[in-house]
Amino acid sequence: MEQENELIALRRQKLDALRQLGVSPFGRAYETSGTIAEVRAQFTEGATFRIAGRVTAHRDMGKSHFVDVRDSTGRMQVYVQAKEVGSDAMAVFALVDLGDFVGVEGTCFVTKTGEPTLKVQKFELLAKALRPLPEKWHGLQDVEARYRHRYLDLLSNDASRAVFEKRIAVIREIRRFLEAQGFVEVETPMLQTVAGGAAAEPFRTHHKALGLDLYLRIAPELYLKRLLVGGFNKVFELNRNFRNEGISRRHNPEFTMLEAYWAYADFAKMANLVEEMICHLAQTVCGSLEIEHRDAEGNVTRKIDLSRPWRRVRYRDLLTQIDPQWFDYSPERRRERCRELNVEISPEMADYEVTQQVFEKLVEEKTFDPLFVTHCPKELVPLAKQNIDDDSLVDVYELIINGQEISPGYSELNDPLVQRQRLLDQVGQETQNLDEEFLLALEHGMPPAGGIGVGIDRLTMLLTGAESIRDVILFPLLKPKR
RNA sequence: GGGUUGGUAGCUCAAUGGUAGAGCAGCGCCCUUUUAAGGCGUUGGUUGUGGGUUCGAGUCCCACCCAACCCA
Repeated sequence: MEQENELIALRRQKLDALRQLGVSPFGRAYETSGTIAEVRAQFTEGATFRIAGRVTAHRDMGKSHFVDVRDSTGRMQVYVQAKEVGSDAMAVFALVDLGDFVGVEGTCFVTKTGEPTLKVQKFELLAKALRPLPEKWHGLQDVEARYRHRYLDLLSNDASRAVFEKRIAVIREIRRFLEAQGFVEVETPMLQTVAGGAAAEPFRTHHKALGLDLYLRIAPELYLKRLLVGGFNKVFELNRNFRNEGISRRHNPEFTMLEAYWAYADFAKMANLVEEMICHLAQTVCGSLEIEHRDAEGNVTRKIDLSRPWRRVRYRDLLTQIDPQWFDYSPERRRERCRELNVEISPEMADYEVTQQVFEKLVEEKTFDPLFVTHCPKELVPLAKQNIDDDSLVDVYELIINGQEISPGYSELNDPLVQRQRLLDQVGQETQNLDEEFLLALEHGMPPAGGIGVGIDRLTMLLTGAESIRDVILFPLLKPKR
């Protein structure tokens, strides 16, 4: 057991003292009149209410005490005096610390400074906190502590709590929106024998009873398409993907992804759907299509205008806007241009990767208002349908907002023979990474369909102004300390 | 993986190589309408870990751990 410091030791002594008084310091259910916000809304002088929450401040006036009680909905001041609650209860009250959970019953009155307050008749200790909470004024500032002990961050930093409430609303509204459009939510395997549907390094795991090596999924795509084969017309899945790659401001090893598939639609129709959905989210979650990002001091650092219609520009045209001759150059000349444009490339990059690098640095990272990039080169997206007029292109969009890719959308490839070849090109020699079951399903016939993916963490960053993905994930992955 | 910055009391932060400090929280006393309550007093430290330099290290050097940011 860790060496106890004085503050904790003292609280443990109070625990014993409470038991001596016959009080259970980790009480039981407590019937309230509602949340603190609800009680505040019904506040009428003389009325009696019961509330429960944490003690977050204690102003000791000698014979009378003002205590702030907080729950997730708000704060209520309560007024405790011996003459009202009696000496037995005061003995218990003397052992209450900041951070403890209490339940109080009291009548409404307004103090002379105008604060709605409950004059306490009865109070109960509901749970003792054995450790002190972060300081009331500055909250918890240490970034590492905020991630490691998120509960303390949520308790002491309103801004952090607000971000997660927005995230919860985003997820709820996505479900509401898609269900209203006739999509059904499904669940497909997270443990997969072949990790397909994206180009990423998977996590490996093992099933003991079957003696079977498995992967955590990198995408649900190949299973959702099996459902199109199986006769579902509009499906979506909103859940976790896992990629065994680096961690950065924009990457967490597990992240939340929406994928939706719509039979008989195409990428352009999916673009409309995503446009409509994100506008719906902005309206319901932020109350506006004009998103403002602010720094810690509250100054506006970025404005993003989500008003429709969103720009749709071909990949090729975005590059010729940077250099009109780009596609006329030799591969060597393009590499030279990269150096002139200050775009870093490595020698082993294929030609299309060099172009993509220019796109990422000079288009994607500089685009903040929504932009659908369409008709990308097929090497970039092996699971999409080729363009009817130019088979070097695929019928896809990549939606860029806030300087990052938020959502790809495809006209899904449903030709099993082309699909097999494209997957073979992708996996090279490692044919054990070919999902034969998926190809078998395609051979039974998959309707033409549109599909989308939406990175929920990045979308939440966009809507909350968070600079780091860790600020929109409750418990981001950190190395254990020591 | 490379670079930069950081880690000091429960929390927020100070401290030219020279006695580790403040505010909040805590503890004690005073105060019956306070609200970052106030007043008086007071406790609390293996300065991330391990080495080294030095008469003397929170501070300088080396290694390691953890984090943030940038780059790959």
